[in-house]
Amino acid sequence: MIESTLVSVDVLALRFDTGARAVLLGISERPQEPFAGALALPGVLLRRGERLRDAAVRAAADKLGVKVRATGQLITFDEPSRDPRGPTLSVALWAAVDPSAAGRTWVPLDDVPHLAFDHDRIVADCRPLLRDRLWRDPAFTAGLLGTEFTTAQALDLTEALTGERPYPANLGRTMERVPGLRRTTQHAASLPKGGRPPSVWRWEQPAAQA
Amino acid sequence: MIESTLVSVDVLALRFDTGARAVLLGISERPQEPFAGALALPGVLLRRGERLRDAAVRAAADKLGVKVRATGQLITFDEPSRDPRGPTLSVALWAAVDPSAAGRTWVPLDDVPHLAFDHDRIVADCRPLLRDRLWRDPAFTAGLLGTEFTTAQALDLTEALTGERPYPANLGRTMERVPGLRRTTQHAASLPKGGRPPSVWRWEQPAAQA
DNA sequence: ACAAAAGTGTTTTTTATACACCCATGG
DNA sequence: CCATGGGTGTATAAAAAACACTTTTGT
Repeated sequence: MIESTLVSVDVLALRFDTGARAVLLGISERPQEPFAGALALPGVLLRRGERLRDAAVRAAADKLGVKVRATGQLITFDEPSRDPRGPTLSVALWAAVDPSAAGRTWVPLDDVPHLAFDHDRIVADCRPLLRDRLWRDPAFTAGLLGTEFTTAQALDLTEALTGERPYPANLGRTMERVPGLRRTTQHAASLPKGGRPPSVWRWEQPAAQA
Repeated sequence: MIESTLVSVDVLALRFDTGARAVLLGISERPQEPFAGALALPGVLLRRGERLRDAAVRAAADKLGVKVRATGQLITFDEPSRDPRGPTLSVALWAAVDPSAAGRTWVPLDDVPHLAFDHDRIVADCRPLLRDRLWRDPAFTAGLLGTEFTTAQALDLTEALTGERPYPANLGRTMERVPGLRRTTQHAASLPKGGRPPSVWRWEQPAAQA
């Protein structure tokens, strides 16, 4: 079976920074050739019998030192020349990671520096897919926001992913249509500048994977 | 690199039968173990350096004896036990094939018999994705309908994929919004029972791959 | 002339977006 | 009591679906 192509899993590790109101992408410096010292998406070679999700979790742990909350498939890249070591399939997965972990290098999703391999292309091709998953894919959305979040955070996340800040009223209606999501009677403490305290939303179950 | 997983490409080969007004799925009897004699999706092991599309074309040619018009990615299946020979990733692709070729076994997409491996699951999981591609993915739509087709065929194909027959008027407006698709001034000969002859539609360019 | 099927124009329904105004908090 | 921002209700716009009626063919 020496003639088969190798498979790598490359991860778009995402973290929602509530303070900066931005979605951050986790990247890491490559420790060895090829592209030693260059920045790249965290990726690992898929082990025999390993599931894609497990490989993504492993990549995030090894290369970023973070714990993954949820993952999902994006696209598979198959240009034979994408890895100088030889033909390697790359299955791109998104991974929502815990925002508490400090981790290594995090960059705004809309301002990613040049990356090794064909990772610039991977990020570019996957960017619109991530945007489409917000509010439509509960695992994705819950992974970024956590099990409990405020309307203010939802507004910020939506603006970060779509580029437009929705009207609070309309977003509230959108969220009420998301299966598994419930508005609670709680209210968060409001921001330093004052303003009405936003209500808290919560996911009912752990929200199944996509 | 002995510890890497193998990759197979499994193809949902689709053919639009204008006579039967149905979308047919190409399946083939497995010539050897495992599942010798059982029906399965045409699939091949991905060769080193081979592109997914090329592997899909090869699978369709080898197992079905048909020529492929267009292909596209669907999902990747990664259950380690899906192939009794050992862990094998399966990348599912759709392929639109020329309807003229007689080929081997063709079954209605909505009445697929039990298949080997996890191919029942692949068909079930991919079915809604195919439905979503109609009129949205020009390569997919053009692949099924050919470069020139009538409104009547468009109605039939839509009914076959979505389960509902649209109003001719509304489908016409939908088609006018599809990039690259133009209504010609030609009219096809009408059906035996009479009725107004439908107009002919044509794709401008060969319609790029998705 | 009649039945069948496509096409044109219009109405109705649904959904998404925008807005006006009220509410709750910090300064 | 004013600034700040979330929330409720409603208006407007855009998109989708449904319908009435005309056109073009075969019998």
